[in-house]
Amino acid sequence: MRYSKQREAILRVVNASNVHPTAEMVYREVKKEIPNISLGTVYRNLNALADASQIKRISIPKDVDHFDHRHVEHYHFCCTKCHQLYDLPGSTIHQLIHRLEQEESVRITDYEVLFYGICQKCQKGKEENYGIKRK
Amino acid sequence: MRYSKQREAILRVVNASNVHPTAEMVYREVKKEIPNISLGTVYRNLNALADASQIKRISIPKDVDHFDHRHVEHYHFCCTKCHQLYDLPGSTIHQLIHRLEQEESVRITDYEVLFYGICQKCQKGKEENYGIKRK
DNA sequence: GTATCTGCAAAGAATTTGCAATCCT
DNA sequence: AGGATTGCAAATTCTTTGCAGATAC
Repeated sequence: MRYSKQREAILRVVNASNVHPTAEMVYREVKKEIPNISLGTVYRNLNALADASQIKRISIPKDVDHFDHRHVEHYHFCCTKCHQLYDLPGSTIHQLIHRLEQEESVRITDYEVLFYGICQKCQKGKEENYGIKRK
Repeated sequence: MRYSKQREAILRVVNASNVHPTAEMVYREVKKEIPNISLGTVYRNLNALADASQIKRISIPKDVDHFDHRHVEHYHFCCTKCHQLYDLPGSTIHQLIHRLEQEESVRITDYEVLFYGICQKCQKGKEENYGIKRK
C-alpha cells in the first residue's frame, strides 16, 4: 500500500475520533483539510484500511457502517432509543475465544460484540436523537 | 400485527432454516409455497418480525443482512475465507452483561457477538465459497 | 366495514467502479 | 517510468415506499 495524503488524513481522522464515524462523517471531516477529496476515495480507503486491520468496521442493523480505531479492546453498545453508538470497556472475551477455539476447532482472528439497550441518558428521560435515522 | 399467510410462511422458513438466510434466500424459499409473493413483502415482514423480536437480524461487514431464529442462545462466526456464517454455542455472555449493566449504568436488552476467523473446513484446505460475494 | 397487508414498480440510499489524470517511489 | 491512487460520475446493489387492490377480523 503506497502512501497518499488522502489515506493518511482519513486514518488520522478515524484515530482521532471518539464517535465511531461513518464514511460520510469522515468525508466531512477530511474535507476541511483536503477540500476536493471525493467520497469515493474515502470509501476506498476506509475499505483498504479495514482490510489491512488498521481500523475496524462496525456493522449495525438498520444503520450504515461505522469505523473505529483499534487502540483499546472494547465492546460496542447501540442505544435503541437515541441510536447513539457507545463504547463499553472490557476484554473479558479472550477466555471465551480460547474456549471456543478449542471446542469448536475454529481459528478466531477477530470479533465484534454489539450490545443493544437503553443508554444512561435515555434511561433518565433525556432522550436525544443525534440525527441518526432508523433504517 | 394481523395474520397473513405470507408472514406466517416467512417466519416458518426462518425458523426452519439453519443457514441464517438473507432476505433473498427467504424469498426464494417462500416462493415455492406462495409463487407470487413479492420481494418487497419479504423485506417488510422480516423487518416487522425483527422489530417484534420474533427473529434476529445479523448485520455483517461487507455482506447483506442475515436473519436468524431465536431458539437458542448462540454466537455467530463468520469465516473470512469462505464467507460462510456459522453458529457457535454458548451463553457465557450473561455474566458479562450483568457486570456491564452495573458498572456502566446501561440497560442491555440484546446482543450480537460476531467472531471472525477461519472455519474448520478452510483450515483443512477445503475452502469453498458458497457464492457469497465479498462486498 | 375498515384498517392492515400485499404485489408491483419505481424510488431511495449507500457503496462501488470505470476511466483519464495525477501522484508516489 | 510505471504502477497505485485520485476525482468524478455513472452504475450497482440492497432495501424501502407509494399506491391500488385484496385480506383479516
